[in-house]
Amino acid sequence: MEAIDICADCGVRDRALCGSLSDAELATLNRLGRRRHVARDETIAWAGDDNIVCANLLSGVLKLSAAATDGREQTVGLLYPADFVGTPFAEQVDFTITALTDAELCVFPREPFERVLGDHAAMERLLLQRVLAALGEARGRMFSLARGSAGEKVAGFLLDMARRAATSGCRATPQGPLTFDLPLSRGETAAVLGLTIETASRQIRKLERDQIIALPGGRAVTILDMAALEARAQA
Amino acid sequence: MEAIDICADCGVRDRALCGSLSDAELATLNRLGRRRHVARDETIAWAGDDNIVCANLLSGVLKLSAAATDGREQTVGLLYPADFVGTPFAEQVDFTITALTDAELCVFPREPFERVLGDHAAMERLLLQRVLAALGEARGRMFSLARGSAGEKVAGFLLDMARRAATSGCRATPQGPLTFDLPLSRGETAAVLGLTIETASRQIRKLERDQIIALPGGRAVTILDMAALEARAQA
DNA sequence: CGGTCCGTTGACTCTAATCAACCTGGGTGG
DNA sequence: CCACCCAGGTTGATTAGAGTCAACGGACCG
Repeated sequence: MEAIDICADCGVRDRALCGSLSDAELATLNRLGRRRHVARDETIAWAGDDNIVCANLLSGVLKLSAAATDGREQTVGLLYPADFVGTPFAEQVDFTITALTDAELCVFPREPFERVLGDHAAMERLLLQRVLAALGEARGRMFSLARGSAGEKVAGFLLDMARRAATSGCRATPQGPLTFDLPLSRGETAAVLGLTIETASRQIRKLERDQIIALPGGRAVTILDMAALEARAQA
Repeated sequence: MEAIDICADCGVRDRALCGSLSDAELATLNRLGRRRHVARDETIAWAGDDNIVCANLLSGVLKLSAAATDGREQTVGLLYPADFVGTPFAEQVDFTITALTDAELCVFPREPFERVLGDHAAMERLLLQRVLAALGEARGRMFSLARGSAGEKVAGFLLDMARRAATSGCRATPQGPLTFDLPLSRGETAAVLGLTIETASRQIRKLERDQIIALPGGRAVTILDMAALEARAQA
């Protein structure tokens, strides 16, 4: 952890919540925040912990997960750069937050951050809009988890990841075959989709056999037939 | 639809968002709002519609649902009296809103309501807190939908409904056997839990056979063994 | 009295989970 | 340099649990 000298070097300054602040206002947050690096697989907060901090995610991918006592686990959300991390106003953390890749955070102590929120209506509104969007996304995923077949879940997941990759960091033209790296292992993918590793793997290989995607190696995925993939994703 | 003469006769005044407003401020909303009665099974808004209105729910139960083109449907949220209905700042309705019982709403045109929100930080904050709570609830349900067995889903659902009934309208002491009416049919229950009608029915009857609940008739449920029910709900 | 809706039950099917091997690539240590 | 090891991924065989299809019963309603 280190103090934030300056937000100027922040790669997500324009997309994160802080984008709503003037330079002067930013100074307030600046004094509050600390940069923190987290390693892959490191857990930032456990469900049930006291809710101490909020953060902006600067780089990397985080997951939110719920677990039962018997070991069953479900990923209930993924967080990407510029996303807001944490739950203001809650006394306890309700979902475990874990890094899926090395990640960098801009961390704020929760209660002081809540006070800053109160003083900056524009930022509070932006947060409200993001939480509303997250709620809509969570509800949409409820449909997929409850009613989707394994094939639909996997196809929809690859589409999501492709769309996200296309908006930054894609390796090819959006027109031709699109190649990108999944940030998740098979196991992590299965945890997101409510499947087992085996089922996730089988469905992915099936898409490959059907010439809808190619798997060039590592975690790379190439989408060969976007229309067919969309057809398999249905909802 | 009729103009709201006075909020004084509002049964949820203290629990709804408006609870954050002074009498004077309430007058602003008052001019904006209209009472609306909706009948059981009536749909207030369809997914994809222009997002015209928000509301407070005064009485009754609403559901939010997502549907696929092939007819599959999933209830992604339930709304109870004093809950806020709708999604500010969204251009389109993203989940169909339908009344599960006769219901009464206090309806506001969306954009004027958003302006009122901006002028009343306390109300905006209250909304933010509610949306955060709804997000947590949605994510928790994601776990249940994706990983829960039919038995766990049904047990958890009955516990939820019992808790809700206990906080108002229960028919017995919280100590002894607790009896309440489900506001939902088997089909609606199944739609919430991501099950079929038949599976929901079988699991409910199984709880009855196992002496954990009794079914006195109609939609009434009596919880005979709360501890056993909780054990079956697991997460 | 007939009809319809809701809930229940039974028989059967089918999808995805489970259990068990096995492969593969990358890293390590002899 | 090569043999080994190990995690992640894949594949196959089997099973369990919920879905599907079908029929039936009772309550309510006209």
